[in-house]
Amino acid sequence: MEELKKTIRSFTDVSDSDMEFGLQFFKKKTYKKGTFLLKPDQYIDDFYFMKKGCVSYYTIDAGTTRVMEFFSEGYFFTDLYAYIQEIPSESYLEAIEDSTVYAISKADQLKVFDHSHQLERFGRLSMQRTFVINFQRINQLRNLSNQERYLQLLEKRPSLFQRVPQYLIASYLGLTPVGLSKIRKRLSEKR
Amino acid sequence: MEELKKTIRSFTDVSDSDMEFGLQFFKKKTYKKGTFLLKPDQYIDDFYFMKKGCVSYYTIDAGTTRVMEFFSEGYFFTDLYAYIQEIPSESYLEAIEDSTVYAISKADQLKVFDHSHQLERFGRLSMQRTFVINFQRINQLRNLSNQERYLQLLEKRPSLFQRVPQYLIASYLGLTPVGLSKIRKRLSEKR
DNA sequence: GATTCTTATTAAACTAGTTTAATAAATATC
DNA sequence: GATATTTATTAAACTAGTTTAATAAGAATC
Repeated sequence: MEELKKTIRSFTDVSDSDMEFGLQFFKKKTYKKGTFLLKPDQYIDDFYFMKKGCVSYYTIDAGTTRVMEFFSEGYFFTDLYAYIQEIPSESYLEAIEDSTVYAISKADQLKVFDHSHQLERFGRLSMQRTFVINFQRINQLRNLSNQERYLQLLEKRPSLFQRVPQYLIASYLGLTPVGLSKIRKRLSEKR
Repeated sequence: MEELKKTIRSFTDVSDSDMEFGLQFFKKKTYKKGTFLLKPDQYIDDFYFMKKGCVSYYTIDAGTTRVMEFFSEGYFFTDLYAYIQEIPSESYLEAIEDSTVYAISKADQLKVFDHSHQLERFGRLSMQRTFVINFQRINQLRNLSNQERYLQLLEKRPSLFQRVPQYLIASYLGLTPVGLSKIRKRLSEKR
């Protein structure tokens, strides 16, 4: 659990005893490619840390798959929207590669936050981090063209293009596969 | 400061003594219509609660105004992106009506969170609330047409349309004034 | 190695926006 | 109350995407 410990401490100082107290509640889980951590109408009780692999977070909306995020190594993740509000999920969390995660239940997480002010602060700061990422996402959606967002993804997460089929990347970018193909053609003709 | 107290307690229990400790740091400030709480390149040190009025949160990008949010009564707000990261702002916070806010400095807020675990929890939970709102925003941007987002705004915040000129609402929706006008025409012809 | 299945590209017709410019309507100012 | 200014609408030409359908390319299976 060294990666997990290190990632927590990248947010804020946590004493060894508080860290030990917190980590005891995380359970290692593995998912084969194509299996689901979560499906629509289920309640989500776990908060995850991705050790190895990749999970696609998506909805199916009138037959259309809409990928919201790909969670790969080092990501904290869950269906945060359903998790926070304690409502049934509308989404899928599907392992699109064989994946190993550490999971902590909501009740255990609350125990940890009650027990440790430092870890509650970690919770607040990791929410802040999520805020920053979502804020950038909103600005990209509002201010950039699809082509610009494609190029930015290519730059920021190049490994995704090795790991994930193009039609899922198109969905993540809010495009049809045809639309993404056109953009790629346009770009290849330019140079 | 009754509204502020009530709004904090809508998130989590806070004892009277912690609440009193926290509230002492909030200062009442007033801004005339057309004045600025923040301009680009400034650092933002305050976290605000809107008591009365309306503030527009926007950037100007190559001459184009892009409204990100309108903060009206009952909102907690700041340029959260710059505030969290302690980087110079790229945005304006402009009073588009005469406005009264309560402000707490970042140093004072940290004092409050250090002093009170309950108020730190309020901090975490209000970040969570912000997450939920931003998540919905992202999904609206990804999954709804401009027309649908216009109709949704009309339904959720009808008073904005009385208070704010249409070209700013167009900007908030990510449209040109011409585009919004077309949508309105299309809708009025339908019925 | 041929066949099947999945994924990616291309073409054609269409759509909801854009820009620019002109005009109309509403608001503020003298 | 006339004039100037700001805000909203309309028109025309354009653009970046959509959908549907056909085809091509790549990967998996027998």
